[in-house]
Amino acid sequence: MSFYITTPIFYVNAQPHLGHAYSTIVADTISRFQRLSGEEVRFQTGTDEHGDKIAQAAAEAHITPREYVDLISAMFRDSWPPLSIKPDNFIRTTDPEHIKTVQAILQKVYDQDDIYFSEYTGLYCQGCERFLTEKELVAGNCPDHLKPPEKISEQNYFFRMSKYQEWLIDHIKANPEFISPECYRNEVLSFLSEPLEDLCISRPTSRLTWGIPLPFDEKFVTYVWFDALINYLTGIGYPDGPDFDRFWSGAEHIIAKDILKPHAIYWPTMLKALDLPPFRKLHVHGYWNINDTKMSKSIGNVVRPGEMIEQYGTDAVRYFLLREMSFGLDSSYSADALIARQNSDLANDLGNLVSRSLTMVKNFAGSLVPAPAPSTDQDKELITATEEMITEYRLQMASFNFHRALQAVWKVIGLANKYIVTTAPWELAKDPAQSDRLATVLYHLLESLRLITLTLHPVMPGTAAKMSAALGLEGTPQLNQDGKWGMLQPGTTINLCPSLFPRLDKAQSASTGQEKPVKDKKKQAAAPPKSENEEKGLISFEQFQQLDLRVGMVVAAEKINKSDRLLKLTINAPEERTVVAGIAKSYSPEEMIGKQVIIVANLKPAKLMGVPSQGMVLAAKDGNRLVLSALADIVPPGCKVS
RNA sequence: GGCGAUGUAGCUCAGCUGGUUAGAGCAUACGGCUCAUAUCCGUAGUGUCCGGGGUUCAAGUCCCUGCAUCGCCA
Repeated sequence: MSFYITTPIFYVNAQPHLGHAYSTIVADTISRFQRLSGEEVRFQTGTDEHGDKIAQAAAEAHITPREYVDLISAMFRDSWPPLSIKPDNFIRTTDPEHIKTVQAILQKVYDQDDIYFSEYTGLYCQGCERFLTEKELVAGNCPDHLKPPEKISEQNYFFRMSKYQEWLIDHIKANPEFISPECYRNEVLSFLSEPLEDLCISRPTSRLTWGIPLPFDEKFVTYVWFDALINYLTGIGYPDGPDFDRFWSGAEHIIAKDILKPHAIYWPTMLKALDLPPFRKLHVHGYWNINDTKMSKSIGNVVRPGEMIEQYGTDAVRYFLLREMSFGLDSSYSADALIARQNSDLANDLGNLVSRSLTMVKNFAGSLVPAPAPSTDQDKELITATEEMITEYRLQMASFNFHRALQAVWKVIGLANKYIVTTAPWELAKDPAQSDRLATVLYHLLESLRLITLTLHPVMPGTAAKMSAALGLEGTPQLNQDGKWGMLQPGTTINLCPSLFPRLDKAQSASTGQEKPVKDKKKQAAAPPKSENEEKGLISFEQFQQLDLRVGMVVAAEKINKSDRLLKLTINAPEERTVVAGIAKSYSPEEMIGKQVIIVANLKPAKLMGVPSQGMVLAAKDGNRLVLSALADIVPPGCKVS
């Protein structure tokens, strides 16, 4: 059986954040788990790149929509490898193949009369990119954008979604696992208990040009869902790609709860209209709150995957996200919670277990897997528990209950630690008559460690690889073959491995969210109060205002001949200017392209190595390393920094 | 306003179709070990199971009602 897992394609109007990372980590974990279980897997993610908002954002940045989406799409693509996420395909809705297929599908559905032309009058909000109902208005204004919507009358194309409503209700009722967790299935059924309206699928080109043209009417482009959802098909070669049928029969989608309706209602009816079988399952997860507060740009508490990795490491982040959230429910991220997991689960329980076990094998068994004598009752308890762990793990992983799967693994990690204390190998080692018993104990310990390692591959690939290397395991692990007790070969050489996880200090490490300012305040408070010298080294606000600090986007970069330090950058701010920056030792020209940096725009022009420079790029200096100043979100080039 | 979910130890949660003294992890206190990342093991707790009614021999578990929080819909 094949397995095709997808994340949503992410809309390129914002940079990747924790929520995107979570969906994608789940998809990566499940794809690794399915591969570990011997399934053929295809894992796809990507970006959704059409629409008003994109066209506007590009205009504000004084670049073309194409340049804009290239830029943000690349940010998504580049976010995943550092998280050990390996998709098989990264699809973009601006890919020519995708566009071609979307048009073919539109034509087909139109030809069979499931798309019709009709007029619609309503209150349209530019900010929302949609029509609002009277009841949604607050004092005549859009509740989100606080502006009155325009009353417009528009002709558009509609998809006969209502035609497939009864079929969809029957399908959901007949397939309890079609939408999970159950609360979302109920939500969908509840919504379907009312008559469904047909779905508006177009926008006139007078209002929106950044979209896929309708093949049967060039005055319109397709709107959102008939473009975006179809990525799941185009990504595996619909209609006549050789692998399409095989993968489509195993299609499972992962989404966050905000896009439940399009995936649970629009998408199956679209597939029905195309005469394709529905996807197999839809897995819906909740939101990550930040320190118990909704994550939002306006609050300014958006967590970036890159920051998390930098502070805690890839595997700790993956473990935390999968262990902390019950799939489907909302959960809360905080530095304290992550550090608590890192210290107790990863460093104390797992890391220390690995460390003490390997050290004992080195000291008491010459770094070789010893040959065991028959198991005692005490040993058998460990064996049984470990076998139960594998069963439970498979069950829970397959049903997306990652936190429970990990609980099951940690139960055995706890038992192994206890086993060490009760068998006390260091005592056995003192008595030559006990050498058989010592060998048996160490074997049981290593064997349970091997099975623990096996389960960790999908969740913490790096850690599992280190543990495998330490245990002298080779080849591609397979749950079916390797998931049994007694596979570890006596005589195998064991290697010590460096500490898997450091212990973190809560007070010191917290630098996300609101905690950093607190730290800074403390520093300030601790500094001795300055008196008369206070004036020294301080500048007035007026002096500060003389600086023209701006956001610039790097559009081109190249090395300067004969200099190992200087890069010649072409920066859009928003006018194009050349800036020479001494960052070549820390940044390559390639990685500079597309970056947003803060520049001093009114610096007196100067020539460096013969190249005229108009301004300078701000960067932090850490020894020899330079780290560029960055912004927490994409803004139009030329924005003033103050 | 309609529908639905949730409310259990300081914190995060588990408790399936009602049945012995209500559980786990973290945090706290005390004791033990020394192979280990000052780690590990053991012991100890504390709970008007949201409030109020009811059904039952028996309810955290079922019913009614109130409160609080959340979600979807209007």
